[in-house]
Amino acid sequence: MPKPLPAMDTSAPVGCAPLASGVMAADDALAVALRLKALADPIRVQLMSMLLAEPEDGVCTCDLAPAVELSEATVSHHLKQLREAGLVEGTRKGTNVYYRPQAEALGALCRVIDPSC
Amino acid sequence: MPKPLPAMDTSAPVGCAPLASGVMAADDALAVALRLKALADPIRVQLMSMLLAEPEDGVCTCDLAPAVELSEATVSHHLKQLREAGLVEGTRKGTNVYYRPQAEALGALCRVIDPSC
DNA sequence: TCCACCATTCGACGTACGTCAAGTGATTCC
DNA sequence: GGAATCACTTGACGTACGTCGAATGGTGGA
Repeated sequence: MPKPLPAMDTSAPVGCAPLASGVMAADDALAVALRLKALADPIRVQLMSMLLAEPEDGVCTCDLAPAVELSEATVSHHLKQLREAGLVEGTRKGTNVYYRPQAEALGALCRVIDPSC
Repeated sequence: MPKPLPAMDTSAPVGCAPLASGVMAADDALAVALRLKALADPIRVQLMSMLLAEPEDGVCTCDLAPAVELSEATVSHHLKQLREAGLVEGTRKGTNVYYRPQAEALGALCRVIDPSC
């Protein structure tokens, strides 16, 4: 039977030992995999690159949606994935919500998977 | 309609500009996402850490399967994903196939997603 | 207050994914 | 050649995922 992936809080930057420092426990592997999964979609990679281009002000959903040629509902869904993984943060200003990248979370993820970093 | 992800060759290390260096084109985003997806599973993260613990000799399927408590068929499937993403390489020695991690591919992926590396 | 706009959630759809049992290859040893 | 062992492929199953239209929430301006 297919194993339903357990849920866990991924809002803080991942904090386990690097992949290369020994055999990883199942729950650490889950923590890493959930964050990778949040980024493992071409649209979300593109969204992330757009946010990284405006790290100060952020970008709102209504500007992101036409840029990736998807409905706002779909973009909102993708942003939710990234938000729950702690990779972006959204703050409301008036009617708009501006999303900014969380470089620390991205860096922490990277330090776990890179054998030489 | 759901977008069927286009296929592409991911056997070589990813070679595009970092995420943070500007808005990423759709095909570059796909190249990154496909490699991330290959690693975005707790079992595959665990397998990768086991391989990184034996980078010289490699580990064979029959040793990996009991370690993650899955059938050899399933482990073989996961290893195929990692192999097609260029993250591991398998070489046959007798009846066994020994898998070794491809640190360069892992490092290249990391350099693309890390804003500070 | 009411309307317009942006964002999110909900319901539904087709596809992709993880898993296993069973079958097929490949290699070694007798 | 035959048997044993390891690896991979195939077919099937349930679940999770990406997408959209429509409905719901918030916010600000007439």
